[in-house]
Amino acid sequence: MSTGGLTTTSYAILGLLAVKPWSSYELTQQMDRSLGHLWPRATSKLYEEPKKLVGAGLARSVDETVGRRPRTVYQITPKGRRALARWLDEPGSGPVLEFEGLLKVFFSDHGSRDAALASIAATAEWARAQSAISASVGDEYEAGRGRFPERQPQLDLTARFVTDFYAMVGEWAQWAAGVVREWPADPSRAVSDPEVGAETLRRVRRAAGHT
Amino acid sequence: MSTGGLTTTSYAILGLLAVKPWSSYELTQQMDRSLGHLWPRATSKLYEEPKKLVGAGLARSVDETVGRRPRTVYQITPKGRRALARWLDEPGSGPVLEFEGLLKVFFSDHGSRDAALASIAATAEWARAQSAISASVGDEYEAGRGRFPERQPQLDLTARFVTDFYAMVGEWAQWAAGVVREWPADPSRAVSDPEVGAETLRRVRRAAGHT
DNA sequence: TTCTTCATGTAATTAGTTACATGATTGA
DNA sequence: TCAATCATGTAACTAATTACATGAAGAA
Repeated sequence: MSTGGLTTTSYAILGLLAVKPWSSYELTQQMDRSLGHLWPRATSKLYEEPKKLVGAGLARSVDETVGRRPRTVYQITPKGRRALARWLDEPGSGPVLEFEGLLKVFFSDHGSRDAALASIAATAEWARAQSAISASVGDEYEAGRGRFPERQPQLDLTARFVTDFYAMVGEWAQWAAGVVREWPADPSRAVSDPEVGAETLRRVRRAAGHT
Repeated sequence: MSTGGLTTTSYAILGLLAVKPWSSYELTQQMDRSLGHLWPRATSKLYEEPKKLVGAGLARSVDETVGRRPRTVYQITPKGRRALARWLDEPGSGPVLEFEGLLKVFFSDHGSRDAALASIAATAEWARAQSAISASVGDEYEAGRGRFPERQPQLDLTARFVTDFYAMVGEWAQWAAGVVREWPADPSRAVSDPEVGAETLRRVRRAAGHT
């Protein structure tokens, strides 16, 4: 979804600038801490995108020096705040998921059971690691050392989403590992337990049952 | 993750060709039915990527006609099967999530409460719609009209992941809507309930608690 | 017969990543 | 003083999307 040359990534950066002014390097750190969990982007974008915002009049750049070293700090303009509010007024699009590890499970009948187990184990470890990162950020907030206490209501909502997501991934991986361990060495010879599909169908019907 | 000019998308197509030969158009339909839930790609990729596979000797193209109309069907080669098996032997990478709707909630203190509610409502509707699509595919399988019964064990695992994901998104949206409805019209004046953060922290600690 | 949808592609553009470069600061 | 890593960027490349084009089949 883009409007007038600005992409969602542009608005993600603009939103951060609405919180406070940042240098590009500080933005990369914020990416690691929070934004990257819902809108991951390469470091170089964080140097490139603020310039586009400046070009559009939505931000200003201020050259500073730290020690004898130059750096550029970006801050939002009033026009930028208006543009951000307009962007927020349109509902955002739904989650987009790309999951290579699951793709390998999906095609696991063309490989070995051990390969499938390895992919699932990697997923489990990924979920655990992400949860650990979230937990350490959460610990800081619990200890009152959170960066932006005035934004706590917004953080509450987003943190709950990402932690629930990581938990769900981890639980799936535990379950899937148990299933695949019972497969024969050649997964194309595996037999499906009808109860699995039945339970999945119950769950999805419940989720589709509206409101 | 790529190897020798082939991308994950290349292998995703190659995996489908390992199941049976397809034309590009048939691949687009399969994208809608299954693969697109975990590895979404634009239609044009499905016309472009098989040609790369042919160029690499991993697939062959067969020109057919339907009525008086030409079409190209792609099928995997033995070399393609070996390449697929090698790819499957490496664990895949973890899920990558991009979620613009959540981004707007994250920055909702710079907009209106109603805008935040609209974004959350759109997310709830998205989750319901995705679940409904999954349910209808599930119904077909339950009725024994599933396309590839021999791949049921693999479908069991992937279907469970995506349906649980949609359910989790829907439950989050329901919960978040309830929270935001209690906010004042200006979300920057909202007050955080400490219990929310505490509960999130409990959940994430449980998920991080290893194995 | 006309309109719509199905089906098959190609071309142009772009958003994003990977790789590279380099000076400053800090600690051993 | 040497190495590591912190910090700040640029350049080259590419994977992917969007937009376009077009003929065939089926419905009204």
